[in-house]
Amino acid sequence: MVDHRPTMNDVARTAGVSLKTVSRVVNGETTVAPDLAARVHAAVESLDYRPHLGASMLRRNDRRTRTIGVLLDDVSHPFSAAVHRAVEDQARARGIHVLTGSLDHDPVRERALAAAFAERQTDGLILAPSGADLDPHTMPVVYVDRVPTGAPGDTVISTNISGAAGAVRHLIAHGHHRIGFLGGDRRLSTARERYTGYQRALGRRAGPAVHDLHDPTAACAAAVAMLRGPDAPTALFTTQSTVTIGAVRALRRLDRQHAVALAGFDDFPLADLLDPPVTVVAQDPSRIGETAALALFERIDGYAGEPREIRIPTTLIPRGSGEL
Amino acid sequence: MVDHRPTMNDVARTAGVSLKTVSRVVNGETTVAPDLAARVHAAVESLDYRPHLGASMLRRNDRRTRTIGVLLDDVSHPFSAAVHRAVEDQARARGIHVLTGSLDHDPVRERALAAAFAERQTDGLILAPSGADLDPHTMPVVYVDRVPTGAPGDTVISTNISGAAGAVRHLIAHGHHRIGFLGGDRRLSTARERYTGYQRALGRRAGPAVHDLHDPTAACAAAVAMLRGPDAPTALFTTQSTVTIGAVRALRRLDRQHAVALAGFDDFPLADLLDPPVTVVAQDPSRIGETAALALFERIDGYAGEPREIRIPTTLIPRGSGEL
DNA sequence: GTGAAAGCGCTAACAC
DNA sequence: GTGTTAGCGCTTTCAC
Repeated sequence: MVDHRPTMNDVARTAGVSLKTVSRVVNGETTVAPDLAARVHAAVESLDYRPHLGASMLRRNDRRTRTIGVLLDDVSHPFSAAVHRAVEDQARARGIHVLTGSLDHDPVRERALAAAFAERQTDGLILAPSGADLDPHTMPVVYVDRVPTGAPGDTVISTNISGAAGAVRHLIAHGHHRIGFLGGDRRLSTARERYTGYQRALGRRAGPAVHDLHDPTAACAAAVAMLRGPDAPTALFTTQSTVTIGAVRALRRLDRQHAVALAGFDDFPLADLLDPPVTVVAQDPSRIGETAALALFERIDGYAGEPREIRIPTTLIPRGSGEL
Repeated sequence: MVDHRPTMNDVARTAGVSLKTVSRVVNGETTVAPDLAARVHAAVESLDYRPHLGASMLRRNDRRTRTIGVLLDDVSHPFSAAVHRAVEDQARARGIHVLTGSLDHDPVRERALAAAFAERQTDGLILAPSGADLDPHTMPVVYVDRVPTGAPGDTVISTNISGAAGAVRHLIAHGHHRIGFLGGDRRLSTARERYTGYQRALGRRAGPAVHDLHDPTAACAAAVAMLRGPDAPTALFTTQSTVTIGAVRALRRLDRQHAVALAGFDDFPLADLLDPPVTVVAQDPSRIGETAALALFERIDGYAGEPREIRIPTTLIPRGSGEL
């Protein structure tokens, strides 16, 4: 009997074999006599022995922790949460575990968490880059949702330009000429790319634009101001779900929800139950997470090709608000 | 120069001091002469040395990894995601990191992930128990959202009975006598407790009830059947947001959304933008996560009192659907 | 097939 | 103040 957490040594003593034999059995090596293996298994059982992954990885040749880090904007935001879940599912399929962190677009936190994960010897990192220049990373990294600045690497990201252009063309096809733009943080490549798509679809007829909106409240205020202004647009294009929801609230407040068309980038739960149901360009966060995880595992397994940029297609979902 | 990841030994050699001096500097001990400390810092800088947390924790007396595990139903579900985020915020404040996993109500996965986290020497675990009997855990555990069976421990959970009873009394106060019940998985304590609250408010006048609904589709079908049945209820009470959303869809499909009242347990995004806006009993997932994290840290720090059951209050939010 | 000895990167205990 | 030695729990190497 031992009073501390049992070690391999305790198991060896109980089973009456050498430490190394226990190691062989625990690691599933087949070169152990059946009777010895049985005694080891019995001892493991009776002592409730659990291997110490940290100690094993310290000595092991491959030095893998079978743990990856996932750093996203905010694990409670639907988009990040869906990416997280998809990564987790792919990781589970390979017996890999996931350390998480929310960055809230803070480059300082990004650096601190990436460093902390490195000290924990994670095998790799999936990262939604904050927008500031990145330190070079000491482990394989795959970026999601945004193009990183200053540190090239595999990047998995939506077809922002064509998706945004498609939504705006959809509004144009329904007779709109003056289409207002409500966008997010221009320091991030997503907001910039979606604005490019908007401009590309409209050419020189691009309407009023407000940028750098972060939350529904600010977006609502901006939309109200735009709709009350001179040359008010007859349709709105929004670049992220928080802004879209703010625009929905603005249209309600002005009671113009059936008069002004709306198309938003990024789908959100219950968009189809609103009145009118909201037309969106849906991203595929699950596929983004899954693809990023698979790319990361390839890198961890030694793939050393050039950085890849993988674009995940978006889908226009006409629901009503964009067809007014 | 070294070609592998630099170790303390490399730093010591570069700085011309002993290994132990480097250890002291890296760990912030103040008993080092300033000039030696400066040389060590310079060497750390130039080699880009990063301490190896696994090795340090192996030898250290306190044997803390400063990592906890968080096992929830589904990290992409809004409730779980909000709990996760709140736990993460409390953990960050203490320099602790978070390993996550989604259980999908699967006891097998719960056991496997808890065991894997134990091998990784997490300092503690926050767990939404799957409902099956739990193995005794080898580390401090705090349960969230549900009362565990077979393994007592600190539990942080909403005031399910009084919250549900309050919502049903609210419907009664608005003139409803026949109130239908649509509930979730009865193997879980949450669903049972909310049904108890429903019964308590109605006494022997309890109306038709359907249990074990898992998703909006099933809930929608059950609601349609109930509203088309004999003695159709004039109001519905639902016990979780997935079921509430199913009921909303059912009322829409029958075009009865302004005729049949609805109150749901658990708030959800955009509930206030639906028509009519949905009256709910809001839980406080952030506070649940925060409270659970603090309780876990107390346990990790050695608190050994009796298991505690901490109830987090719910709030009735009348928005329209419950006041018809 | 099995075991003894060495050592992964680091910290504890104790000397100087 | 600083360095030396031992050893955390495990896997490697290499002898038997």
